[in-house]
Amino acid sequence: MTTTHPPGQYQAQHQLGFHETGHDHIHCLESALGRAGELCRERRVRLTPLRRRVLELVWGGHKPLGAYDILDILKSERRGAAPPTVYRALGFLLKQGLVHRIESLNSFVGCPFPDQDKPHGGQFLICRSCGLTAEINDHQIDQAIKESADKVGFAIARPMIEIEGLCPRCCPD
Amino acid sequence: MTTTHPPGQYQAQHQLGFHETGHDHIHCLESALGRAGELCRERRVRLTPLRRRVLELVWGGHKPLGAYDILDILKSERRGAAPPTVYRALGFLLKQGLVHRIESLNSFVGCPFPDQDKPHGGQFLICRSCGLTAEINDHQIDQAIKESADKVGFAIARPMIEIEGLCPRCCPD
DNA sequence: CCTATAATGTTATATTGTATCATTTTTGTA
DNA sequence: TACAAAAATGATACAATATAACATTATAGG
Repeated sequence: MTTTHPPGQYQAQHQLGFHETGHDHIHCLESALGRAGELCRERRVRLTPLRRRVLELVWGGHKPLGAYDILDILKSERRGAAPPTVYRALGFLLKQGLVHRIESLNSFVGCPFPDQDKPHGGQFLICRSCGLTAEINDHQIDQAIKESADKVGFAIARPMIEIEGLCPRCCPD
Repeated sequence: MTTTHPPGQYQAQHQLGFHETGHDHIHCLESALGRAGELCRERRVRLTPLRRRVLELVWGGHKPLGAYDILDILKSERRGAAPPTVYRALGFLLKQGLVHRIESLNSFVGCPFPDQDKPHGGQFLICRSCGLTAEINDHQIDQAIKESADKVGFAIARPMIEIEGLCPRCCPD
């Protein structure tokens, strides 16, 4: 399915901010899966069918999904799916930077920027009404955090920013 | 114990950044408890012995403490302490802004700035080596986040910043 | 083909957090 | 003081999230 795509074609297809109501999610999803395949091939790691399926489920929408939500779906597809099935796949995907964990929700969401290998926990805008989540990657925020950390002699390893609020669709005007 | 203190004397005794090895923690703790008492009196809410004790435990150090760690201590002090005992006390303290929840650690830490009623999840520098945690309150960071959110039409309700890294004592030079 | 390694299956259990209802304590008021 | 309403706590059960440990299967490389 993805074997005929030339490498690189999946890059830079993300968009910043929130996705619009009618955005082409099928393309969005295939693009993410395709890029994930490329990256794993480059890195000589194995995006197995199970891992790929979990990634696909996480990318089912732009809303964080709980491990047990994923498990419920897997259980209906393969016999013997259990918590470790999901957590191991998620562990792999997290390590490869293909998904992020939203700490404040105990949930997981696909990463639209899997290429950069910066050790960041990510910057997320999370709608408390509809759950829609946007990953931003704001250098100004990074910079402000860096300066603040420097002031007290703190060495940043993993900045994690999760902003709860209302997305444009849920917050009229 | 705190009844003879004139109001206001507990204000502005926090320090920014990380506490030094030999900082006067007894004073630090008493100051926090005293200010908590004042605030609760002003707000006409009840800092009961149980709640006060939980606050004291959370303030036992500048490291986030898990609910079940608190519970273990309570169980050795009062008969019949159970999870709800701790979670209800923590719920009260969180609501009053006297403690914060560190989402990435499922743990709780005392808030050094309980006066400001901004709806913020807090900005934390968390040492991955020793666990020491500093709450910062950087306006530059707030500002950068605000600007970034505005760009995509997102209305911030509760910004949450948890930066994992190494504190000055664990990160030589 | 064979072996070492990686991935997955399977079962059990640990950790974190809530729901629910009974009881006690406190507050406001007559 | 006495009493009713509200708040707080006690007590039991359970839900939700995550990991440990060991067996089995699949894959890569020689």
